[in-house]
Amino acid sequence: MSHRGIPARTVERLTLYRRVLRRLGNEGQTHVFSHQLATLSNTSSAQVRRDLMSVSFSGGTPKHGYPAAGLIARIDAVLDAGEEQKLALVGIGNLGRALLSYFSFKQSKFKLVAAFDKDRDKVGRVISGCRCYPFESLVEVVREEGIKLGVVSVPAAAAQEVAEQMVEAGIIGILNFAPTPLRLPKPVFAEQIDITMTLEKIAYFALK
Amino acid sequence: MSHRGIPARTVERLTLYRRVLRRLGNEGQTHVFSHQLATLSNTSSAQVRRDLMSVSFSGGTPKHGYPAAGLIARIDAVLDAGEEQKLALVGIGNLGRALLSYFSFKQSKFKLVAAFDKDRDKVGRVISGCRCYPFESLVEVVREEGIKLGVVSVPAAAAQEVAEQMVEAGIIGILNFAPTPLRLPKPVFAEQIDITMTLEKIAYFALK
DNA sequence: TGTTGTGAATCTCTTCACAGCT
DNA sequence: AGCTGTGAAGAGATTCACAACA
Repeated sequence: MSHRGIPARTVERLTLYRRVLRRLGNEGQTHVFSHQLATLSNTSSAQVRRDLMSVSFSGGTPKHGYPAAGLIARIDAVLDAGEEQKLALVGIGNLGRALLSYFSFKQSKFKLVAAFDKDRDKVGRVISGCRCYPFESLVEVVREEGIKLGVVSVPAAAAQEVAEQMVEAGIIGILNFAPTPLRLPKPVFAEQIDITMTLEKIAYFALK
Repeated sequence: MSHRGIPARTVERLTLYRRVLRRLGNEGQTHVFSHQLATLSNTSSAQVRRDLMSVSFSGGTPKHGYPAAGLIARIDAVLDAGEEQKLALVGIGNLGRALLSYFSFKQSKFKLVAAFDKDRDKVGRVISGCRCYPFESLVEVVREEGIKLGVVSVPAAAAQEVAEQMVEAGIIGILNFAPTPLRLPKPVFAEQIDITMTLEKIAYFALK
């Protein structure tokens, strides 16, 4: 039932479809065709249908397409929606603060509940509703709160050490903004968001 | 010579290799084996050798591996390094300001030279060395400065309009932080950095 | 021996094409 | 007529495996 083994690319597109479907729902649209969902998600109708197959959804009809609500429910079931997820953030610099603000406004299942920094001036405060602790208390706080996901927004030189501490504390999923690859034990799932690398790619492909 | 047609994944890894190589260079290491570069980049030695093939680099020897400097030079040549690239940013919110700060500190070929926002309170100032203009002057300023790459950090609802204005102004590469896919004419290369989607993916794969 | 450079095999993802349905 | 669901084909990326070499 709970379909593990969905390819990463498909998971990415499913979150996209869900956002599009929610918006369509708000606009009063109850059904959608694969080619519409495709256009709104920058992909092909065949890709949409294939993705829906991979979550075993087959509630579409030639007449009306897919029911938006049913589709959202199926994606929710696969992606464990609803279950609120606590996040720990390490690195309260400009990016860290932007993330704190972003997650305090945005209603989302992800909640930044603890932030950490080595700079004593930054700890003790509450920023965007999130308490800031000294880096040394990372393991303790993360364990107490039962936090499973972490966000790294420290300089590249500190990222590996921070990530290792996170793993030590029981974190099993890491979003890394530092421009350095993390080497971590297999069970930990880490993903990198590398702004400069992405720009480099854009520059390469845009400038012929 | 200037090898267009390199796969996106390879371009990504090449920027990574280059960063690793620069660091090794600074540490006095003059040569590197494919398996070392692989370990430091979270990939396989076969992948490294394959990637180097795709930029026609074959300066490795069984005895010492690859010369770091030569390899960096080849990657630079392929990725058009050195050529400073001006960026326009639209959306001076928390993320926008974090980006302005990031690029003012970071020495890099990418320079944020103009920022735009619809909020009159935010324009006229200079933030992190970057002048802030009203959104209406986007086309004019971008054309005058000859800016080719843009960064979108506005709310999802405004992103499509902003991107279209960018294209109107002659921008051909866009980095989009808004959680909505952009639909743009083919010659424009747009890439999305979607923080929530990435978290969703991490949650899915990390939590069983 | 240990490594590079590379054809071939494998694996993964995407697109095609069409039977079946409404 | 137009769409869904899906097997089959195609394209792309990664890994294997080994000849050539220092």
